[in-house]
Order: sequence, then structure tokens, then C-alpha cells
Amino acid sequence: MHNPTESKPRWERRKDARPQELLAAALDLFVSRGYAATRLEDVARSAGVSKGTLYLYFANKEELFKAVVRDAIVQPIGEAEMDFAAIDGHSADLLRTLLMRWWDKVGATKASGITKLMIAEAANFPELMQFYNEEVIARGNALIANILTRGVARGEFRAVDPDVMMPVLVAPVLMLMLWSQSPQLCAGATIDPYAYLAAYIDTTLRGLRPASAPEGAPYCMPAAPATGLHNK
Amino acid sequence: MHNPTESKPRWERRKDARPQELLAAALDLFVSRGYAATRLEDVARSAGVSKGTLYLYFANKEELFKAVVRDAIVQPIGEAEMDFAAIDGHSADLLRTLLMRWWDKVGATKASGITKLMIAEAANFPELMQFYNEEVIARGNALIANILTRGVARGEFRAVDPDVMMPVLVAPVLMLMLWSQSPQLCAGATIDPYAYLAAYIDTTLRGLRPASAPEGAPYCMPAAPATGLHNK
Amino acid sequence: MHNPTESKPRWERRKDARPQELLAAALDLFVSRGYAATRLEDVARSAGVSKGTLYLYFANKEELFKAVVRDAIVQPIGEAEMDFAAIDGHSADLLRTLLMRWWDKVGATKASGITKLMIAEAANFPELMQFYNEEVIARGNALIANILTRGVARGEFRAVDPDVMMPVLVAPVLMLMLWSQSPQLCAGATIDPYAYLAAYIDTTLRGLRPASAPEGAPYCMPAAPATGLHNK
Amino acid sequence: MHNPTESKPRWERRKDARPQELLAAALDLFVSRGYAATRLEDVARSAGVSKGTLYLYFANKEELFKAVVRDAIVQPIGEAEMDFAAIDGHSADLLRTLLMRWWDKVGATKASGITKLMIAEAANFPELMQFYNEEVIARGNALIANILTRGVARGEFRAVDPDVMMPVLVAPVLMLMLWSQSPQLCAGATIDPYAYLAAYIDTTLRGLRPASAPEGAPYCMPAAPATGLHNK
DNA sequence: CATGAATGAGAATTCATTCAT
DNA sequence: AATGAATGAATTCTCATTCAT
Repeated sequence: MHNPTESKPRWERRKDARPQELLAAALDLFVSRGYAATRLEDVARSAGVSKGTLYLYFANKEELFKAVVRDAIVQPIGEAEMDFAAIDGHSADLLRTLLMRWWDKVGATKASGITKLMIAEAANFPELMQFYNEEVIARGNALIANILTRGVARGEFRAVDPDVMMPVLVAPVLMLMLWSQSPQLCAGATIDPYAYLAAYIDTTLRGLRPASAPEGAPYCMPAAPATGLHNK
Repeated sequence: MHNPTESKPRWERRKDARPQELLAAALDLFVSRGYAATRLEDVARSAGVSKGTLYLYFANKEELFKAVVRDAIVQPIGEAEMDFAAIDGHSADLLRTLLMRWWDKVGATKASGITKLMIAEAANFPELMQFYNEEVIARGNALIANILTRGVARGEFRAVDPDVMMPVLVAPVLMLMLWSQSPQLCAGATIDPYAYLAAYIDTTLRGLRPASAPEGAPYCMPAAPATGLHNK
Repeated sequence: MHNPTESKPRWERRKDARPQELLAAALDLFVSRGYAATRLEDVARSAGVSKGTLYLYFANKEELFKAVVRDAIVQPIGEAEMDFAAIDGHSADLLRTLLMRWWDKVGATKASGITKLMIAEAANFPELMQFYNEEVIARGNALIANILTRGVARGEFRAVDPDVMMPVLVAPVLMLMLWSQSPQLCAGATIDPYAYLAAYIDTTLRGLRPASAPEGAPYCMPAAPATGLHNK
Repeated sequence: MHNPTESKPRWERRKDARPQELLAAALDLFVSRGYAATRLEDVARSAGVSKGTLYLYFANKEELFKAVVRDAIVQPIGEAEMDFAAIDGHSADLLRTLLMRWWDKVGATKASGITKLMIAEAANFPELMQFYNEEVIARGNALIANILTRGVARGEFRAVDPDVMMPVLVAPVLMLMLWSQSPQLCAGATIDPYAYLAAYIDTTLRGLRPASAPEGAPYCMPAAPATGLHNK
């Protein structure tokens, strides 16, 4: 039944797949070029459709941008929503687990590109920024702050102000996301995410250890191969 | 020296002042809106001149952008060039001093906006990125890495790989620069730079303390008012 | 006559009905928005079919427009074709009857919208305008001119030049058609078509009365209720 | 000093004249093609400038359209504002004078094109229609209605309802404006405005004459050459 | 026959850049 | 030196038209 002479159709009907293809193409371009420098025609071509088709699914450039952000955020946020309140262990372990999972579920995904986008476009899309704040930043911050508060309360961390310390803990993860998106920003050096995270977590937990607590686990990573900690 | 035939111009000659006003206006707008979304007309108006005048000083938008970056960078970098090789003290004190000075001389200035700009536009201006890498990132990184190497060698820091630890140390400072530029990114919370830096430095130095070293200064900030450390 | 092999279609066949629904929808939209501002998608939706279906019946937008005009014109023109040559009465009565019938058969129908359309699009559709001229304007004008000529010849009208007077008589009817389509054009006031027509006809016939003729019928409407003249 | 080799400049600086030139070009095109079918590039070229220049003076197509209407209306309306309250003569003379002046000051000007435009675009520009209603239609209507009321009150016109009769009187003038703009609408016949107006006014005044009044002036035009009445 | 996803030419709009004054 | 009117290439967005299903 194969017809070798059959010509390729001008287009294919893929209504269901289109939005995702367009969002993926748009995410790539928005992240690498920025919002304003991204031409919708490139997005369309990159998704294998024509300019007009894009407008079948998104009312205009701004709506496409919002959809890209929402889509790329909602996905991982949903999965990353971890119930740490239920976990019953040492706060240092909690923090370590949270940060590592965060990286695997969010940081290592395309969602990292969104972070860069929001940094660049925060001022130009206030409502979107608010959405991002509520759905992503506030949630993530709360997770960190809660663990800090818990650790201090249980005497597992030295007495720090969770609200002050929280951004300090968040910063290295955010920068890792940025660096993983823009290797140019590292002055040529390539960052190994897991070595980076290990060094960061280890140093931070040591720095949070109360004077009374003995050194060693769970405040320190085992001296052994750090690469054994993760699957990749 | 008096030249009687030289006619006095009707307008005040400010050949050198003009560019600075334009650069300042451009920096503000580039930082807040991004490169592409910044219109040269706004830059000109913001500097109190006409669009045409802008072109008397800068060949085009791209050159203006480069000039903005170079200008905002070279200034503080020159001042911040501190000779830590000559300093003879505990590596923890060196690191603390470097980070605090960095903040005062660079982070707290408009140069912070450049960081945001470079993150957003890295892919669109490769040569500029290279310049930024060489002049800023590499220098700053080397400073940090040198102190780490020195500290480890002198037994003042535990045995860490300076190349791995370096970005971990840099990250919180960079994020502070970004946050200071875009308060929207903090989910409403305002970050007090000095409290943030104190928490960051204190925790990091504690985390770098070798097991053999006694707790307390210079690894820990004095419990007393941290605000005494800086001028503000 | 029964054909047992003829399969029954799943859907009702309305080959002839479809165009009418489409023409009706198109007429409405063309009249209210104008030709260029009318989107075929709206026409299709308004007729309850898809855009593609429209193209099964009309080759393109222009053909649809022409079909709308022809359809909306030919219909009433056929009915309004009145043989006034055969009528044997006072010319004033003839004129009155013609105008009233014209209104009832043409002016009060959707065909009024066509008048508005042709005024707006005359320059853009020259051939259509010619068709409209020949089928509608010329015929209507001839009817009026004939009655005028007859009235003057029979001494029932004062000596007027039928070619000059004809457009004067036609104008109020055309404007009534426009006003009935676009109430916005009346500055808020609503026009009662029959009161308007009564005032117009009465005044005009009085104005056409020869000096020799006695005042009163047929030159004047009976002072009694004008509303008794029509059915509504 | 004439330099025959001097090249023509790319453009000429004509800031003050530009808007009027653009408005004139736009009026022509809007009137002949309609709003939607008029391309701004054509307007610009027609005014001898580039697309971009047009946007220097009008924010967008809609604003240009509004400006065209306002400009073309305000001008003649201002001049046509005649104080008939002060005139002390026979109402028939008043009416005749008003209509003739209206034609000379408004109808015979480009403002006639606006009438056509508003008929076509009334539904698409509601606010503009309101402006037109208030500035043009309402004023004109009031003028006519006032004279009718005055005439009836003074016994110079038979007893008619001014509100009903007003549109009947206005219609022929409006149609004359339309016909003067779109000769195509006359089925080939060319209308001589002054002959038309003479026939119209004469017939109408005869039709408004009270039974008691004697025939002849001022209800009738002198039988003599009507062309002598106006300057053209 | 009917559908509606897809197309792409075309029109509106923006803005970096030029240049006569 | 300074201006700002003018330009036109580039981009967003629309919609008549096509065609695989």
C-alpha cells in the first residue's frame, strides 16, 4: 500500500499537539534571545508552522509569553510540591533532600530558563511577575523558611533568623539555574551541578550546625565520592 | 592664552559631560526594560537631549549599549582592584573584607544593573559577554579562588576544591545584586543587604572552618550588632 | 420512480437553503459593518456553518457580495414591477400609490440596506454598481419620470422638467431607506416612516399642483388619520 | 546662484503643512474607498510622505479618521453657523436662503464626502457618530425645525408638524450631497445642483403655502432663469 | 457535503537611523 | 553641536483562501 510517489502535504493536522510544540519552541527562543528580540515568525518556523497558525492558539505575543511561563512553571511546581511537614527526620537531612530534589525536578529542567526570563522581564510584565511570585517564589521560599524554623526550634540548626537566612540559602540554587542556562556567564568554566550542590550544601549545613552538635553527618557530606549521591 | 577672535558659542560646551548623562540615562533604561525594549528616544529624552544628539556620541544602539556596560563596569572594577596578595591576615578575614568591599564598591552601585543586563543579553552580545567575562567575572572569580586556595594552603579553611567552591561563594553576592535591582523578584519581601551579607558570610565561614580550628572569630561574626561593620 | 440503491444521506440535504442563510447573514453584516470590515468567518458563523462551507457556494468574498446585492435586489424588484402605464387615474394618485407601494415592497425590507451598501461601495465595485444602476435605479427613476411626464402632459401637474424634478422626488425615499437602516444618523430622533411619507407626499403633491387646479384631493392627503392608509 | 546639479533632498521639512496635507489626502481616500479599504500607505504616498511620517501626526488609523471628520466638519460648520433668529423676513425666504447657503458653504465642499463616510461607518465608530450627530446633524436639524415652527406660527406656512416635516426637508439636501460625491449613484445622469435645488425649493415652498396665502413669491421661484440666482 | 486547521499575502505599527536646518 | 522631521526596514497581527480529513 505504500505509495512512493505520494507528495508531502502542505501541512499536517495536529491540533492537539500544536500548542505544546509552539510553547516549547517559544520557551527556547524567549530564553535564549529574550522577549523583545524573539520574533513570532521564528517561533512559528521553529515549531514547524506558519505565522498565522501561531495566532490560532495564542492571541498575541504577550499571551504566548504568559502561556510559556505558566506552562513551564506549573508543570514542575506541581511535581515539586513535596510534603516536608510529614517527614520526620533531622532538619539537615530535610534541607539536603529538598535542595537536591529541587534541582532534579525543577532546576535541571527547562524551568530554569524561566528564572532567567523573569529576571529580565520582571519590570515589563508586572502581572506575570505577580503570578510567578505567588506560584513559584513564595512557595519555594516558604519551604526553605519552614525547614530553617523547624531546625532552629529543634536545636538542629544554630539560632538564625529564618527570614534573613532564607534568601542566602536560595541564592546559590537560583544562580545554578542561571548558570546552567547561560554557560557564557561562568567565564568559560563549566559548572558541574552536582559537585556545585554538594559543595554548597555541605558548607551551608556545616555553617548552620549549632556549637553543641558534633561535627560529621548529617551536617557534613561523607568525604567519599559525592557523585554517588545522585542518579545521572 | 586669550584668543580675541574666538567667538563664544551660544550654548555651553559640554562635550564630555553629555556622554555621561546619556550613559546614565541609558543604563537606567536598559536595566529596567532590557536592551530591545529600550527606545533610543526615551534614552535621549531622559538625558534631556534630542534623538539626533545621541548619535553624535554613539554610532548606534549597540555601541551605546556596549559603552554603557564598559562605563558602568570599568569604573568600579578599577576601584575594586584590591591587592589582597599584600594583605597578611587570616583568610577568613580576607574573604569577609573582600565580600563586604565588593558590595560597597560594586554591588551597591548601578553596576549591579549590569549584572542583570548581562544575564538577559548574554546570548545576544557575545563579544560584549566576552569583555564582561574577562574584565569582571574572571577577575572577581580569581580573587575569590585565590583566597580559597590561600586559606586551604594555610590550614585556615578546610580542604575544599577552590574551583568548585568558588561559584558557590559568588552566587549569593550575584543574587544580592539582582535582588537589589529587581525587588519584584523577592516575592514582596525586601532584603536588607547588610543583614543578608552578614548571615551569608557568617554561615559560609563557619562552613569553611577546618575541624581543628576553634569556633569563634574569625569564622564567626561577633554576636554584637553587625551593622557596625559598614558605613551607611 | 423509487430507486432502491439510492442511499439516504445522513444529513439533510439543503443545497438550496444554505445559500439563502448565508446570503441573509452576509447581507446583515455587510450592511452594518461595510464590505471590507465584514469577515467571512463572521458570516459563516452567523449562518451556522463553517468558513469552508461558505466557499462551497461562493467562489470568494466579492462573489458573495455580488450575490447578496443581486439577491436582495432582484427579489423585491420583481414584485415591485408595477405597470402604471395601464393604470388610468389622476397622476397625483398614481404618484402617491407608487411611493407608498415602493416603501412597503422595497423600502421597508432588508433591501434598504443595499442602498446603504451601494452608496458606500459604489467606487469599489463598478460592475456591481452598473448592474444596480440598470436594474434598480434606472427602473425606479423611469417610473417616477413617467408619472411626472404624464402628469404634466395631462395638466395634472404644473409644468416641471421631469428630469430635474425626478431626483427631487426620489431623494426623500432614499433617505428614508438609509434612516431606517441607520437610526444613528437621525441624531437620536426616531422617524416614523408613514408619518414621514405622508408629510412628504402631501407637501410634494401640493407643490406640483397647477395653479388652475383646485386645492384638496388628490393633491392633499385627507386631514383625517393618515395611519389609515397602510397596514401595520 | 542657481545650481543645476543640485540634487533633490530626500525630503522637505514642512512640519506645519503636513497635517493638513495628510488630512486632505486621507479625506479623499476615505471618501472614495471607505475606511477599511483605505491603506495608510496610500494616504501617505498621496500626501507625498512616507508611512512613518503619518504616524508622526496621527497616532493610528482610527485617530486619523476622526481627525479627518472633525477637520472637514468643523471648518464649514463654523462658517455656516448663520443667525437666522436675527433675520426678519418671510419664513419662505428664510428657508430658501438657508438651503442655498447650506449648499454653497457645506454641500458643495468636501464636507459632502463626510456625509457619505458617516453613513457607511456609523456603526463602526459610535463615538465619532455621536460627535457628528451633535456638531452637525442636530445643529442643522434645529435650524430647519426652527424655521418651520416660525413659519407655522406666523401663518406663513400651513400647519405642519415641524418634527415630522424636518427630515422631509433635509432629505433632498443630503441626497444631493451624496450624489455630488458619487455620480455613479445617479444611473449615469448628472445632476445640476442648482437646478435640483431650485426645483426642490420651489416645489417644497409651494407645498408649504397655506391655503389662505396667494400663490407667487415668496412661495414660488420667479419663472425666469433660475441660473441667475447663484454664482458659479 | 462539511469542517476547521493551516497558510501567507498584506496591512498597521514601531523605531533605529539619517540628514536638512 | 544640536535638533527633530522624515524615512523605511522590520515586526506584529489579520483574514481571505486552501485543503486534508
